[in-house]
Amino acid sequence: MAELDPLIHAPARLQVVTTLSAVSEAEFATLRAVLEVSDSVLSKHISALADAGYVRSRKGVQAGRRTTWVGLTSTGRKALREHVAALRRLIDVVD
Amino acid sequence: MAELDPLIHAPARLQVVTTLSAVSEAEFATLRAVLEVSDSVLSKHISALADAGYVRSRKGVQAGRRTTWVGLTSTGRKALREHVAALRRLIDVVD
DNA sequence: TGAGTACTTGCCAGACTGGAAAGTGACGAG
DNA sequence: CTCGTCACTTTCCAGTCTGGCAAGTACTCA
Repeated sequence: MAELDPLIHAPARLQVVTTLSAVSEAEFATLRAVLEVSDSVLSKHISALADAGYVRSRKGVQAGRRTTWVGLTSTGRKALREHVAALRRLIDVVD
Repeated sequence: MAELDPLIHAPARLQVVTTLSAVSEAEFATLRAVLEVSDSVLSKHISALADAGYVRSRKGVQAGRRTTWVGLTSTGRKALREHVAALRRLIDVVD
């Protein structure tokens, strides 16, 4: 079996990490809008990824609003690259 | 959210369909060896895919042994292509 | 201090997976 | 024709995962 990282493979989390891969950090609210999930669900995904050391979140204030920024750690980027590589090995035979 | 087909997205089934995409048919035993899962698990995945019309299985005899061949239907190939396209849209931002 | 915002956590129901073991049907042997 | 075996199928079941709602927490601003 390919070494697909189950933590990353779940659709919601795959979307989180690929979204984060393009930027240094994203706002919690932005991710929630991208994923179209409830606060609680996103929060739980983020904390699962944080527990694995794949993301790191940072809280601060922006324009008077409290905001949480989330970014991939280097461990997370590495895990994502490996996951994507495994995925590509699988899907590159298609077409 | 990307339109990832949940039936195809599960790792085991993704592997089944990508394996099948390269050939016209594969033997049950071959798939079981590729996936490294038990008979029952593979059987259940195949029937789930068959229920969706993604694969078709055919039984016959080869060299004295009964064998089940499994192949993607055109519906299955189409679903796989779409799934892979959605996946690529997600992962192509990586790297 | 109080209201409001922005998450976080607890609780829970439903879906999904996987393995073990029992069941089924089609040969092939005798 | 009958029996044993083989190759899956199905059933049963336990563990995990997801998602939503609702309650809780913490920090800001007025």
